[in-house]
Amino acid sequence: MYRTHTCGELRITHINQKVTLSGWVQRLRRLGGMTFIDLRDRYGITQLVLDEKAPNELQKKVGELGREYVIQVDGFVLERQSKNPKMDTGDIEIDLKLINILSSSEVPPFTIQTDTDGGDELRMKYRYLDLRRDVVRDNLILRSKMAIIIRNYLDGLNFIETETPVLIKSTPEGARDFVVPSRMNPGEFYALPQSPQIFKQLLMVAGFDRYYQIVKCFRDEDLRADRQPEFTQIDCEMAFVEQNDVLETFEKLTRHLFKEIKGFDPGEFPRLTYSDAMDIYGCDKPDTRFEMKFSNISDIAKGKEFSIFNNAEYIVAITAKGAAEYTRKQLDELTKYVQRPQVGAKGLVYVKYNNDGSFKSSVDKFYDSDDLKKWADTCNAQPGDLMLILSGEKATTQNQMSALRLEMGRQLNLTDKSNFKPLWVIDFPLLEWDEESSRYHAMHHPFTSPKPEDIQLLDTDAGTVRANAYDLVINGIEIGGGSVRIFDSSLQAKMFDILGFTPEQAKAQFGFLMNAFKYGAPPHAGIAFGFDRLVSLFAGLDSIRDVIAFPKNNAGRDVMNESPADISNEQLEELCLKIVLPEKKK
RNA sequence: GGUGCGGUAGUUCAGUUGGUUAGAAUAACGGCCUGUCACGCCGUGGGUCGCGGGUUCGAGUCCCGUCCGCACCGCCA
Repeated sequence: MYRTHTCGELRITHINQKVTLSGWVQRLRRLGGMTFIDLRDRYGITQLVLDEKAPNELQKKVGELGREYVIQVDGFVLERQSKNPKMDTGDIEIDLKLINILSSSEVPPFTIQTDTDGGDELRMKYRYLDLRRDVVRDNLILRSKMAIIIRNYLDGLNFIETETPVLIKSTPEGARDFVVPSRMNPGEFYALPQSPQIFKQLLMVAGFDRYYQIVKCFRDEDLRADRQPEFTQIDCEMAFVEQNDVLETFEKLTRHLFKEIKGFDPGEFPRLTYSDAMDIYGCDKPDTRFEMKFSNISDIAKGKEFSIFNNAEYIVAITAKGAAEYTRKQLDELTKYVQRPQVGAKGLVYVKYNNDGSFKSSVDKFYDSDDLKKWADTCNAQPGDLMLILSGEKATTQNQMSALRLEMGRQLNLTDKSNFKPLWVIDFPLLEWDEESSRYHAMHHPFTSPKPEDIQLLDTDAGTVRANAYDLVINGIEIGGGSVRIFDSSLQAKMFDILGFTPEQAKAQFGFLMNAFKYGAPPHAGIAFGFDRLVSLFAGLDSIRDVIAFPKNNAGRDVMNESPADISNEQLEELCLKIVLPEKKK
């Protein structure tokens, strides 16, 4: 028997018991006559002790040990002479009687501690060592717990977890597909699903009524801290429901998770239309932990000699509470921030509303204090506040101001990670005009239902049609999104037409779904949560990599196993594939 | 495809205006130490300054190219 107890469970009540423990050597403290060993497993750390009266053979064995050796020990539980209140097992130690080295270890490339000395790159290359660290392990334990809570909750609501295929058909809409060549069908390819969208809709046609799946999805697009090429969704669909049923069901699930994991109820989630979100925050996934709402000052800021404002389509201000103390240097830094290519503003106008009621601005040449007081009133600015103003083309400026707002939120410490502000963003536009291909794209996906009152606009003014589509946003992170689906084959055909599909193309791509709708499709709607993002949010992390056991790096590579990699000529031949690299890559 | 930051000892980093033999901490190794728990003290070893080229009497430092990592923009229905 390798162990009678784990390294995390022995307490003062176990005194004088003979126990066997197994684990990794966390640390050795040799004090000359006596040696302390911290023995670690996933449950905790237990101190082993050996004094100079121990037999020579045992002393010799302990002398051989190094960090990360795997050992099995026998001994008696003793009450410590000097207890350590910082450790769960700090009242006891094991008086070593027998030690068995199960596995030796080379010196690890970084320390296996909460605060490791290893950098990200090294940790990823030796991910199996990184996963030994309590912080990383705890993230994955949290992930496992959340998955179980979600399964139990949805199971309790009669949802059926159904697996859908991973080898499917490539579709032209949306993200790039990962493709898989078919050996048995030379020259043909499967695609990996970007989401099980069509299959879950077919399950509704099949009468499953309530479906969910915690499922891997794949998108061949560039990575970010919150984007991996393979990621996990909590994918859900319900029949005979309206938008509000879906929102209520999954708001309850989310609140249940908060209660179970975080121990509090965030309350009812506000609902904000896409249009309002853009006007107030310039962003469809606003961080509502802090206000700093947009004020449109286009009307009151024009008409003076300042041509930049006069020529601007849109002039927008935010008010940073208590930031009138910002120094010239800080304001220059902010200007530099908005001028970075990633943000792309030409310049930044500031107005300090000083504590004595006076104003100091970068446009004092053009505006007197009466003008600036009007701005301050429109912006609800008080003495002591700082107004920051951007102008230009509307959509671009909203985007830039949204970036500046988030930066100010960070600078003023308004983005506390233990504060959670969820909201629903609803009434997204159905379509999005794409300049490049000069046609409409589906903003969500082609199966999304227009709002019934907007359907008449499809023929006349399709760009203004709103969809029954919704996102769950928490702290500025898009946690989930979904929509009410089209279940009428003629409306679906019309959508494909608007999206630029010929009837033949639509039939070739989605014929089986259109066919299915001919045999009695129920009204249905659904939602999908980004599980990795939800876990990293709950864990207070910025990157979803930290909640994925074996993540990919920035370039989509697994630096541990060095994938992707070449395949053999035999494999290529069998698949009837030939590699032709572009000139640059050779 | 683009922008920014970074790459120096096993690891995390410092390295001034271009100037003698590239440092610190930590880890490793050896010695001393009976109550440590980030043990302590003494000592030892450890470097292709990512790689290639250039400028210079002289390059870790300046220039060009390139590779790698991270963050972001584009992209992500």
